[in-house]
Amino acid sequence: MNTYRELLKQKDLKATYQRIKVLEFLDKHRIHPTIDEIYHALVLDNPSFSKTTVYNTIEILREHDLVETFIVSSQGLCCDLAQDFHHHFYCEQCQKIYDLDLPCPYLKQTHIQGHQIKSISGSFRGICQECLAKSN
Amino acid sequence: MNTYRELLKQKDLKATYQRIKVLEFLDKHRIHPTIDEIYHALVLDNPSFSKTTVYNTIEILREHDLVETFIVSSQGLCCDLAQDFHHHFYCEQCQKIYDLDLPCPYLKQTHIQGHQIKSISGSFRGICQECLAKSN
DNA sequence: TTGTCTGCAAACGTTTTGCACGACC
DNA sequence: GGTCGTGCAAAACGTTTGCAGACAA
Repeated sequence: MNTYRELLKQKDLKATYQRIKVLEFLDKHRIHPTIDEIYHALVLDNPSFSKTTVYNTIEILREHDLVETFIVSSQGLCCDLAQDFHHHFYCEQCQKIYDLDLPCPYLKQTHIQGHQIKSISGSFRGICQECLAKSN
Repeated sequence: MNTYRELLKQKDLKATYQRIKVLEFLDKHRIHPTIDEIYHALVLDNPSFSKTTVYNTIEILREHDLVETFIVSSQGLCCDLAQDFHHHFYCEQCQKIYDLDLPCPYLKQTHIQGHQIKSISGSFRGICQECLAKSN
């Protein structure tokens, strides 16, 4: 709890109950949740929690590099605590998203073919190990 | 025009005026347009062209591997004629999308960390060469 | 002719907006 | 106490659906 409070203060953000709860949820459930999933989890503890606040909070945390977001076509916007670069793998069967620690040859490059690079994203789709095992 | 008709016949798809026009637009304007951009371009020639048809057409062309789609967070769904694997670069300033021909170390791998890979996508964001030049 | 595709209108789900109240510092 | 964040309701937006008529084969 104090960690999340400090994380927010380091970024000069007010440490509101809602922001702390969103950070805590992302930290304790590394499942790349959608806005909706975050909302439904947090509204259980606090019935007045609003989805608008989740949108606002994710946006401000993203602007301050505490959170990263990406879009998965069938899921919509997915949220993740900011961490070292990694690839994503999306299972078309169980729809879970896995982090993949793979080297990326372009991470250190500031420019590619004349363009200035600010961020990189790499993702894979397919059937995950667990689902492959089940279908045998 | 005949090329697009043949392309469709090869996939056992009816060669309708609308499908030919969508294919032609994607072929002649390699700009990774959104559904909306395709619609607004084609409705000029044929005022009864409908956005629903663009959605339907892109979906059926995608299912038959004639078209690929990907999502850019600020643009939504972008469409492209299917072609060899390449990366995408999105310019945050002019919002254009560039194709990048870069090697990908994972293209030939059928499995990664136990997961079966069906498709790969890699994309970059930043400021394009053209915009960099303008701001100097 | 037959089955499929198109185009319209309405429905749907997600995200954004405007604003009054409430909470953090 | 002043400022910023929250939560509600409504609006906006992109996408999907259902269906009657049109078109390709």
